[in-house]
Amino acid sequence: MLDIKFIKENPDIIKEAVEKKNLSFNVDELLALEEKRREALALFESLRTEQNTLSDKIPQAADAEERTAMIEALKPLKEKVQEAEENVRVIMKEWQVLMLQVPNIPDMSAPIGPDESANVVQKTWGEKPAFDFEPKDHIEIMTALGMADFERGVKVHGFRGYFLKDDGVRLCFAIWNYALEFWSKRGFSPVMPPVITKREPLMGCGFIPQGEEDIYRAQDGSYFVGTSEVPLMGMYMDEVLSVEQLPIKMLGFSPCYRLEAGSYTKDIKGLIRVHEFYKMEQVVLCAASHEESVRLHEEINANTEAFIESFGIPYETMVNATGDMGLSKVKMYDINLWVPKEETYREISSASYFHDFQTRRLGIRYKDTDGKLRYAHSLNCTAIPTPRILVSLIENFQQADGTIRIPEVLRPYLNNQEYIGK
RNA sequence: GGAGGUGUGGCUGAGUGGUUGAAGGCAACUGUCUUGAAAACAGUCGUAUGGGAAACCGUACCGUGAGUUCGAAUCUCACCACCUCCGCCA
Repeated sequence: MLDIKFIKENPDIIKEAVEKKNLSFNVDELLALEEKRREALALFESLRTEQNTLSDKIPQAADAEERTAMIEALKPLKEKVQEAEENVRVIMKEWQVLMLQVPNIPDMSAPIGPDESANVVQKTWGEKPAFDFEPKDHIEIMTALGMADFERGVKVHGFRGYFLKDDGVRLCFAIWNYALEFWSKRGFSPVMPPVITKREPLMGCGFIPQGEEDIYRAQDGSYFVGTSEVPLMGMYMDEVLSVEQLPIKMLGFSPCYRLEAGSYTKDIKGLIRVHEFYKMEQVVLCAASHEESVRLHEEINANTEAFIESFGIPYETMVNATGDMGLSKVKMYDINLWVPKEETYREISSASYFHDFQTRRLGIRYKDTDGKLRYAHSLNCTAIPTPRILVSLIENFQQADGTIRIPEVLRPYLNNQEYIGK
């Protein structure tokens, strides 16, 4: 959500953002409604003032008769006040619906384009493995090594189900333990949040109302969130932080649930696109400064790049086009890992900053050094998603004999084994 | 699951339906005093929004939402959260 004052003063900037993000939102409609809202509010307030003034005089009535007369005289006004109040309420509802659709302003440095085809490669790293044999995909390798069971996964869960087993599980734990240390050293405090949440945190982060169809929901109306970003941001909802606390750097670790509605024909096999997975996520709250947001955005993205580099997996970092970054983001990077069998890069991480778009919806403020209350800025970036990371890791490090070479940094977490499957 | 209770400002804690946006205390801030500090004393001290150059004025907010009333922190209903006891479970 943006500040209505900013929207009123800069309608052209919003219109430009709508266009850049390839959305259909009518800014003029909102501005007209805002005008209506202000008029309705002014009417209600003046009627209320009149009512309050007259009402306050009643206790000073000389006798019971005068008192009754005064009350009777106020009854028609009461109805007018109620009518005006109801009118404000109706307009406010409409107003809020529109306000939730106003996009955040993309940064100047974001490439302009309607969708992901306009994303720009910013960096490529690593050497793609040259195999002297026909490389297999992760499904074949993991199944052969007993690391995963996809057929039984589908039997139990249905479409996109999977079991991780034995070395598949051990490898995940090794990655988690390594990641926990890696990010702890970088000043992130690990958090395991509730992933079943109320509506508000999802609304605050911008997953609702847009994107509601992709979220699992329980009988009691609560939601199973798709990322720990949601509860971690919700953690400080409606709070006033002190400036000394900032920046708050958290490493969320949680299961993630995604309905993947509308992507039935995409990535139907393996661990790329699943309904439930685990993810470590960097979430940051910082002071309300663009420079600070930019600095931290580079930092959290560089963290994930460094983490991947320590494995030695080739990757590319993309700057996402304005049309591919959704309503709420100012700028977004994706990190894609090399998948040899497919001869393409697959997304593994996404780093975004939001300015105060999320914190305004969530009511996360802090008292600045000048004593003023300001909405904090928020950012997030995937640290490591499991089991998706296994796809690239296993396929890049597969050996001719069907075993997997373990990256050196992970070996201390796997009894110093060099290979899986030997 | 059953029974009862509570929810007021940064914290604590009053609040018979009528100048209560809310006493008192703590904390914080400013000043006096002091070489400096502490103590003492005096003053300031919620948020949002509309109007105004400003002083200031209006409106809303006492867990959330609706209702009763001329008027609601105070009464009614629903929801949310917390506490106590009983039962059940890990």
